[in-house]
Amino acid sequence: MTGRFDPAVADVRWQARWDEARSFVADTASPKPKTYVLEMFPYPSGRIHIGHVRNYTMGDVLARFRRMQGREVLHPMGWDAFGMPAENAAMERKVHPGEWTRRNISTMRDQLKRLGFALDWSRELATCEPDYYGHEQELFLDLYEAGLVYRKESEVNWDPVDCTVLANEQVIDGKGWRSGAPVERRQLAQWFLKITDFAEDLLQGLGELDNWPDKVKLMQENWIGKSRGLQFRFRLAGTPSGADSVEIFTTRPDTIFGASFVAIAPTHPIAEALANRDPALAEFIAECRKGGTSAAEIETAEKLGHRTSIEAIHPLDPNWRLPVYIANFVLMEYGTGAIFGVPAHDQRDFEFASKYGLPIKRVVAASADEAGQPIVGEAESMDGIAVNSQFLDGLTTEQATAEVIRRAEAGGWGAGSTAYRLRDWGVSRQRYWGTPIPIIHCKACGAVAVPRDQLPVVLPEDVTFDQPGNPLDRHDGWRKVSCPSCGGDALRETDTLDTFVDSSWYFMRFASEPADKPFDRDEVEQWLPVDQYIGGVEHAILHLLYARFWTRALNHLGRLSIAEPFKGLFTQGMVTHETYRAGDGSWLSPDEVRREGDDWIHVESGIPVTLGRVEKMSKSKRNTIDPEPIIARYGADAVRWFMLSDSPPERDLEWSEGGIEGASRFVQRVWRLATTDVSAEGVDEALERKLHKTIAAVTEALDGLQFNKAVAQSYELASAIEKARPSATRLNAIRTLVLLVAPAAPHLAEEAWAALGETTMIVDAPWPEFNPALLVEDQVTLAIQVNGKLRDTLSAPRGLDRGAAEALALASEKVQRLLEGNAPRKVIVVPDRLVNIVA
RNA sequence: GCGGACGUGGCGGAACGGUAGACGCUGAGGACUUAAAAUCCUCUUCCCGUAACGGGAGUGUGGGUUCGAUUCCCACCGUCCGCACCA
Repeated sequence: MTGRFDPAVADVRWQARWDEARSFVADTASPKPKTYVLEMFPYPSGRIHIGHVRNYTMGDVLARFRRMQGREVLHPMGWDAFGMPAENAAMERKVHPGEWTRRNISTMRDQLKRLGFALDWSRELATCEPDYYGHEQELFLDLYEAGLVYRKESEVNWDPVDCTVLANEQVIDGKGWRSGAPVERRQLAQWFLKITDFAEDLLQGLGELDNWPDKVKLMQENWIGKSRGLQFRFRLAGTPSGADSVEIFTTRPDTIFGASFVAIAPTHPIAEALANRDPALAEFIAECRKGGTSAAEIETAEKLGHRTSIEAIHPLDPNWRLPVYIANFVLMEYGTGAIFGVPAHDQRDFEFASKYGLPIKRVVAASADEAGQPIVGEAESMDGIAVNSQFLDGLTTEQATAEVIRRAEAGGWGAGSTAYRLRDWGVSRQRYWGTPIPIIHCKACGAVAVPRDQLPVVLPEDVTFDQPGNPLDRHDGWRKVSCPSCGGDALRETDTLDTFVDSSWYFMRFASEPADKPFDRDEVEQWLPVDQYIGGVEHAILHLLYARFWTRALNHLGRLSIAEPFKGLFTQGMVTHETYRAGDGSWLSPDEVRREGDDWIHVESGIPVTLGRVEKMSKSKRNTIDPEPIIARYGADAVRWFMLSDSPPERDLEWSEGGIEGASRFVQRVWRLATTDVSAEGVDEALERKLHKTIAAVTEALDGLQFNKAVAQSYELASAIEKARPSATRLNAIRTLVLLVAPAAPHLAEEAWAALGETTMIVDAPWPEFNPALLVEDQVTLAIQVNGKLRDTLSAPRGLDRGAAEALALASEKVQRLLEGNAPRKVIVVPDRLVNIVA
């Protein structure tokens, strides 16, 4: 057999064969050990992009590799199909979000199939279909009944022109993205999940996730943000009514004698109560509410405060009164929504005190003699020795902290406590294209859960997007229902669930998909936890934390025995590309430019183009590559192979024409080897060793997801085979090479396998074993160093003893020359590796 | 500001504390061919040298530990990422 490998024919042929054989359908009843390989499922945005190709190729190689190793593999695919872009498309193109989404799914499914991924399509799911989200509603009600769901007022971004709620990403420079109107903050009753109940568990659980990147664990740890401190009360004087004390949380109780004011969040109940009697304060609070809810906006605001008429009594000195301010930089969501300000040792407090002329008193110093040093320019926030602090003087920060907590607890005015930065998860979205929240609001009975026999609450399809706002709010046929509890008139909840809820349990549904319930516990536990989860690092916090929470919540309800959903996590790098700019600064796409020598020119005009830096592919920089024409030209295997080559998988991969050409060349090279070998007798011992070393190296590389190393090893073996003389060994090496590349280049491998005379498919072939005895050489190369510098290399039999190695090295002509007749001072011998002569 | 990662040829990148630059890309030269494509071979870190199976330098910078450091430690410089009025 001769000629080139033709992917156009082979890709289709083998994809059909795998389909017929149901090769990738996972069997839960299989006696084989099970492996669950999962890539983060895609949002059906329209077309597959190159980042998807890289992500799914990595998972696919692992899935095929494990399968060849004799494991029963679950490798499913589905669609994270709810979300805002579908509604945007609906408004812009007058197409229903469902139609737009389902069409995208169909396109993208075809594109994925074109790449020959070993996916179990029988388990495909889309979160926008009632047979998925209906079960999600059931799980939501489970959490609701367990007290893990509650409703409270919360702020949203409100577009006053479009009369609609905006997500943070829809707020640009403080203005609505569509209307351009300045965004306001509005209070709205919304549903929350009590993720904070699990803050400690989620934090502790990170410790068991050995196969997660440290980076991601650290990000989650910071996000949960545990800090230890003191929670205590300031008694208040001069309050008009009600509250006679305010709760404070501090991580620095040791600085309590440095307090010069108390500051309360504008949304704190005390602030609101005071505002009722103080119009100036009410105005100040209203001022604080302007602008969006995004972090960037809150961050840039100037620190402002409003002095109230009340005073706080220092807990350690009844005669000491502190002024109480309402301040915009204090957050109701963290701690208790109130702080005491220590200007000397906190930069924010320092700025605030400087602005309002409050005392700045040093209570921490590097040593006791520096108690009198003034604080100049900025706050000193480091630890040290307590000074000017009565009974704390001389104690370290740590000791002083413990002492204040001890006194607070003894005196009954406070206690050591823990605060978390993590907040409860707001899941209400004022949008149509999401999972309906299965709640009915009745004037008489309040919020009532939809009875389970009425699930799923199906999203109505007959809606229009010609007006702003959520179309569910004006769909009376759907919205108006009778109360399940009293039978009176009631309204459905028209908010839908955050799409992160959809992605918090899809991996369970993949493992088990009964029609009558979300999942079967035993089936799920056959597969979960996911052995290897692969996706972008952009999901390091939210998605992964929510999925971990959801799993723990179900565990808490007794619906699952596992606590962590993802045993192994891998975050892959992005695919990048060069950028190009025309003279006027506008971005040019790769197909608009051409290379001429070292320069780039605009194809159409011939004008030189500036080569920009290599960046993440993005529409705005116009440096994207559509995978489809590339696959059509080079075939699935070359594209897959390139996705694994060159860069380590956790780092960015630069897309280049040269890279895909190189991959394509290798595919043809393997094909040539498999189709042109002449059978011959005899053993080629050197090739045999090389072969077994390669099997060992590729196996280890794939186990560690080091695909680039597996690729390099495959190249080396191919070169060694090409150089070897015909022999039985060579024929076997070719056959093994085909097995080794099969996970990455499966179509080529099947075609080559058949060409080698095999009658079964390579997907069902076992992974090659290596003989450990062949990994060690009889002859080794000894590095000969003089004073740590390489001076010679000598071939020697393996296992040479130290004395013999030393003698060999000293006999070297070069060593003799460098020693100039002197005896070496010392000789270091590393057996079978090197001899270092210290002259 | 806090936290983290990274820094190696023209480029992407390899190197259990032990021969730095595997493998790929690019480039140069050659073979095959009427020619081209494809393929194959040789060379490709830098400097000195006609060349050597010569010498020297070299893994961001400066120190340290070690017989020996790309690898471990300290400081600095740079790049990237994450987080942040968090009390």
